[in-house]
Amino acid sequence: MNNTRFSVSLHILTLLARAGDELLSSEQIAASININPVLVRKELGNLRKQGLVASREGKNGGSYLNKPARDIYLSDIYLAVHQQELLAKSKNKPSTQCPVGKQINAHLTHLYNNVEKTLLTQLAKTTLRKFALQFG
Amino acid sequence: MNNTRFSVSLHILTLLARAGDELLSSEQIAASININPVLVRKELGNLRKQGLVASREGKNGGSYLNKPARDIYLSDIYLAVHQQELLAKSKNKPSTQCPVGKQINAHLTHLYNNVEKTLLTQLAKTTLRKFALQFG
DNA sequence: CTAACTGTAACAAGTACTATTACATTTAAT
DNA sequence: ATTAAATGTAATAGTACTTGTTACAGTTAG
Repeated sequence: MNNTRFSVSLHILTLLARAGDELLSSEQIAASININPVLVRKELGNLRKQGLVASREGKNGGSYLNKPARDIYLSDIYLAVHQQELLAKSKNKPSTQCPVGKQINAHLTHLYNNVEKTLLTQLAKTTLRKFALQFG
Repeated sequence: MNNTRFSVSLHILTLLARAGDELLSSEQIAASININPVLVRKELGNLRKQGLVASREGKNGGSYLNKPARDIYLSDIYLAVHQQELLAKSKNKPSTQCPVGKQINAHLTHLYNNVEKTLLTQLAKTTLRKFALQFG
C-alpha cells in the first residue's frame, strides 16, 4: 500500500474529524502534515470525488467531512487512495515463450486480489471516529 | 507492498521450484522475467541472504532452492523483500505543535503493523509449491 | 587455461513523487 | 462594488527512487 498518500489522507481526515463543524483551510492542514498546501488540495480533491469530504470555496472557505466520522471506514480511505492503481495494470512484460512467464501475471493478479480483499476486511474494522479518538 | 520486487522474487522462485535439481543461470531467469540479469542476481543475493536459495559460482553455475518448495511460504518471500523497508522509518515530519501531527506517526505505525500481520497470515496460507503447481 | 558463470560496485537512464509557482474562480465581509 | 482569503487546477521544476547498463574481479567445470 502506498503509505505516503494513505497517511496523508488519513491525517487530513483525522484533522477534519476533530474539527467538527469548523472548516479547515488547506494551509492549516498542510501545516500539521508539514507538506505543501497544493498537495493537500489535490488529496482533498480526490477525497471529495469519493464523497468523503466537501469543500467551500472563497473567503473563510475550507473543507469538512461529508459524513459522520463513524460512517467512514479506513477501508474507504484505502480505496479512495488506490482507486487509480487498482486499475493500472503492471507494465512488466514477461516472456511469452516461457510457461511461467506467460501465466505469471494472471496468477499474481489473483494473489494480489485475494490479499487486498483481506486487507480491506481488516481496515473495515476501524472507523475514522475510532482512529481520531486515539488522539484524546 | 512493493509489487515489483515481490513479483520478481516470486517469479524467480517459481522458476527454481519447477527446475528441481537443475541449476538456473541469472540469464535464463532474466529471459523469462524480461529484465536485466544483474537485477536478477541482486534479488537472488537477497533471497540467498534469507536462506531461500543457494547459488553455485563458476562455469555451469546457477541458483537453486535451498529448501523444499513446500517449506517456503509466500509470507517468507514477502518478508525477504520487505526486510529493509520494515526498518526504514517514514521521512515525513509532521508538526510537533499539533496534537494530531505529533502523535500520528505512532498511530500509523501501530495500524500498519496490524495490517501487515494480517497480510502475513494470509500469505502464509500458500506455499511456493502450491503456487508453482498452478503452472501445470 | 579457458569459457561460463556469480557477486558487486559504480554509474546512467528513466520514472515517479513532491514542491513550487501561477492564476482563474469563488465567496465573505466591509 | 471592492477587497481579501480561500479553492481548484495546470504547468513546471526539483528530488528521490527504481531500473538498466557496464565493468570487472572471483570462482569453477571441463
